[in-house]
Amino acid sequence: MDAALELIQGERSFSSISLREVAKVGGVVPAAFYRHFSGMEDLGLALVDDSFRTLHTMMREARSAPLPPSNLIANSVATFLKYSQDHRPHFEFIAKERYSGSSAVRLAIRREIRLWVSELAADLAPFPKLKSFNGDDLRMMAGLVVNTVIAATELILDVDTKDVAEVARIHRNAEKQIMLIFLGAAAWKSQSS
Amino acid sequence: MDAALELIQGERSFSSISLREVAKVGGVVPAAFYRHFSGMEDLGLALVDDSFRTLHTMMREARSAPLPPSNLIANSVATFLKYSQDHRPHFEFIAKERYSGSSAVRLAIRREIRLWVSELAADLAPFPKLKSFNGDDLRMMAGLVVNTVIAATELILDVDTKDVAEVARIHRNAEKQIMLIFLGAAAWKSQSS
DNA sequence: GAGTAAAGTCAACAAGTGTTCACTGAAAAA
DNA sequence: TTTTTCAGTGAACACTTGTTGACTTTACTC
Repeated sequence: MDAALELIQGERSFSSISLREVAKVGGVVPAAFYRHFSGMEDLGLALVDDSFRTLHTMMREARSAPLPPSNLIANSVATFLKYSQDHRPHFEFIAKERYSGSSAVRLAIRREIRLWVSELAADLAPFPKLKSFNGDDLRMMAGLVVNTVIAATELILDVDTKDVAEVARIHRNAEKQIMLIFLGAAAWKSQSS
Repeated sequence: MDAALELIQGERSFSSISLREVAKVGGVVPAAFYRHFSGMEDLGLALVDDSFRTLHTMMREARSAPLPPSNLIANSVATFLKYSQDHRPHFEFIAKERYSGSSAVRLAIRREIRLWVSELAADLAPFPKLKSFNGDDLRMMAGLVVNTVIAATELILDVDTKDVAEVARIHRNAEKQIMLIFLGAAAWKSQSS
């Protein structure tokens, strides 16, 4: 699995790497690959699991060490983007395979993202300003936030790590976008609460 | 180019199709491919151009036949999603290669999306409620809208065309998200106007 | 320490890969 | 009408691809 993630870094995408390449980087003969996975798709699904485990670990940590309510948005965005840079391979894999992988992998990712959205919606529900939201609308808003964060992540992953100025620009932009969303949420009225 | 788009439909992604496959579907011997493109990357860049030409055509049409101001958002979203379904191959190509293609293709797509964001920002500028926005913030907001629309498009492309209920769900969700964004925009204050 | 299960090796397979070369036929320009 | 350009052909090249079967080595259990 590490070998696959290593091959993904930079130019290549998972769908374009071969079983033999993975085996070679893993320091193993191609036939040995089959002792662990039934084929590349199987490996892909394992990587989806692994990557989202990383994400859920992050969210669990975030909940157990709550941020100060002041600048909560800015701090959350910063925490997330930092985390995605520290676990670059996993996030790069998700970003690349979200739309272009095999349908099995794609659907697995989509399912996990839906879960993530629900999780975030549940975290958001207690906020006073979001009292008037029904479940659907809460997920709608959470989906917007998740989309925004993912988009920013994907942009950052493509920037040279040394280019701190560009990273900061993307960072600030995402922060503003999420603030805009919360501003909109404060003015929102759900149809049926 | 049509052959490549055809091969992309469904499971495969551009990075995983071969020059020989494209040639075969195009009804031509592999060597003939080189009379038109220097290699697959060259073809990819040509497809980026072609796909965004489609998009700009849509936006030009939209401007020349303006929608009624009432339900403007709902109508715009509907127009866009309809268009993306009618020109499915182009939009599917962009969705798939946005994050997983070669860096040349990826950068070309990103450049075009930035252009699109600027274009939308310019279209948005005259709105009374957006008076207080400076250029950067206008692009920030336009970026949010574009992201949301793209995300919805990508979701729809993965749904069976027959499944109208699911398409409608995605559609309604995107509509709400964009309304939320505009609600937030109405309450936004730029730092320096 | 013997026996078993997991992980790895080697060799072979048919098929597919990008790219090149010298060549042919048709259309366009001179 | 001759010449030049353009698009397409067929064959060959050296490789890489996924997958298999029969063996060997390593690690763990009784």
